[in-house]
Amino acid sequence: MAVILPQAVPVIDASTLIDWYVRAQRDLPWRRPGVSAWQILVSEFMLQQTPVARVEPIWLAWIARWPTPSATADAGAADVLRAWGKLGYPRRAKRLHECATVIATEHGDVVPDDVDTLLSLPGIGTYTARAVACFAYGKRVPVVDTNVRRVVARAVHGLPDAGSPSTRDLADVEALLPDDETAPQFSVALMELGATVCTARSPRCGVCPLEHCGWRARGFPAGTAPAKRVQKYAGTDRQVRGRLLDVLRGKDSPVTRAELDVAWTVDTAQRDRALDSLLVDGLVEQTADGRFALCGEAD
DNA sequence: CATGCGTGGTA
DNA sequence: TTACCAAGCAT
Repeated sequence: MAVILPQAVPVIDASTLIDWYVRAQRDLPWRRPGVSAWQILVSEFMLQQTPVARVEPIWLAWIARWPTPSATADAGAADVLRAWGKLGYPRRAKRLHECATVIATEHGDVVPDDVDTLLSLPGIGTYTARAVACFAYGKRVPVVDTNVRRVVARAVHGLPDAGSPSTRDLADVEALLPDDETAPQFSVALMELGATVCTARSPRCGVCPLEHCGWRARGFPAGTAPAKRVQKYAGTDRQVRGRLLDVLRGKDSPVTRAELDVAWTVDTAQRDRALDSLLVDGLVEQTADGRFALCGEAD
């Protein structure tokens, strides 16, 4: 029995949430004053599917070394992949490098401030485009990540967890967004609430600042959703790719096929497939004499 | 729209 | 220990 009511009053009160955020926010380096739009963009790339604690040290070193898009673009792709280290999903590093190049060459070294232009850049999708427009430029646009979707699912819809991402998510958050210049702080607060209180595993409802929560009002019904299959890692092509790339990150000159082969001996067909996919992705390249290196090693 | 893509911390 | 999870994107 879905209850359809016009939402004259947002379920989540903006000033209540913002007051909580001012008090409870984590001191994250990319939120500090003086951080540029590019540096915020870099943090968003790194935070795509990677926990804050692992991003922090890499981000600090990264922006000290390459503070602007052009500085990043001028770096070699191989060094960028090395600096990315073991953050995971190294295609993000390649796309960040490409993104820096486009911004440096086509946008005068200035990060675009509108969602549509941001969306056209490599590695930037619906979340990151909005996060940059909002957090770097103060634009009043809904910012919807997995944390926000979970908080909205619970507080607004009374569900235990978010469903599949849909275009509906944007409208939900748009309806909650304050009309004034506090919108960006509302968005970062909503994300922070999902990241630190309204968490996926064991939400800390005892310290939640929200006055109304649909999920709580309904007595915290359990999820009936047949949870999405959890991703395997051990023994997958992803693990093999990681091993191969780890070998190459540790070398500053091309390595022989034999040196790569020892990184994965369990299944040689799988190893060959992984190496081929790295070549296809442009993360690894083959030299004229048949050896292998991180892409752009010679540049 | 489902799937592939890294890595390491925590329960 | 296994299983789950962490500010998504591209195809």
